[in-house]
Amino acid sequence: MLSQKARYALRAMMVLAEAAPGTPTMTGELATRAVVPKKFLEQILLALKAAGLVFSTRGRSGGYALAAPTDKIDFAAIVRAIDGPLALAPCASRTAYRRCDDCLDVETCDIRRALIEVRDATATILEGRTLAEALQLRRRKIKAA
Amino acid sequence: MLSQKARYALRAMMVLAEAAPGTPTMTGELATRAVVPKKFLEQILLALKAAGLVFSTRGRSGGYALAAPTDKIDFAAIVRAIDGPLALAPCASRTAYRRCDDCLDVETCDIRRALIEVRDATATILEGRTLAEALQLRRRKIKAA
DNA sequence: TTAATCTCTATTGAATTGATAGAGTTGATA
DNA sequence: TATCAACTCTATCAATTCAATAGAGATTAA
Repeated sequence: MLSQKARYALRAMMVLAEAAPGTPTMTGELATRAVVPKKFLEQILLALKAAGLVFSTRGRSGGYALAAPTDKIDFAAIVRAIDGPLALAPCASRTAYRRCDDCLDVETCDIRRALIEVRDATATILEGRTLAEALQLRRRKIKAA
Repeated sequence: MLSQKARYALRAMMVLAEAAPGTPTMTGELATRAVVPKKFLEQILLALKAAGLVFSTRGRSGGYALAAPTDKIDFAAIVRAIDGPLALAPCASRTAYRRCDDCLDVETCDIRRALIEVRDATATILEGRTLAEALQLRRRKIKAA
């Protein structure tokens, strides 16, 4: 399961994606629009910033904005920034591979093989789903209704 | 990520899969062979039993054995028995659907759509990977070496 | 009857999660 | 240049989960 924090992050990024590129949205407004506790959102935004997904403008009339066009930011990057690797085990991660503490033999591990397949499938889906695409799908859905 | 408990469970089930069908393996031996703390393994086996994946024989010369042929037990069932739904959010689960506490609109949720794709891909892979198949792959690998 | 086994519940310590608090820094603007 | 609204950072908190251990009880083959 994703953490609550990661789901908040996804929602907040979707809200930022709706804003005009480059124009900052302040944390307070973002918290309201994404329905996230403000002080908690601050921490989330700091993490997203550390991951290079957003940038901030300090001082009065400051706020946060996406660090890249909406078609360059995908769900996978957001989830990784908050919850870490997508894989179901450290040994199945490609972005953060680590031998499991109690792994007996990495090469012949039957479980690992399956977990790698899962992580690849997950990554393909989440890396293919950008903010731009998600926005577009939503607009199409609203139009159809 | 899977819990340590789930990874222990997968290992233990693989060991049980190697045993002759119907003949019980006692917890102590299983703990040694799967390299899992014995008392912790007991809890895991109880959960697997509650899920109907193994059955137990009590008393002297008792133990645990698979409740079905190795080709009828897949990784998905084992993971679900220990860690719960495969999905990344309650609202993306098919076996245990539940609306997210703070979900705004289930129908138009852009995030949910992606998470459902992930859960379907994950389920397809893990439901397709049975104990029998995993054993067979391992034997092939050992032969090749 | 006994000893070996599973069964069940409780407890523990550490880590994580979700959230709040507050002092500090920055910078546009009046 | 003073001010105030914004971001920044670290600490703290309660609740929960995780990983593991402990021990008393029930069951059954020998």
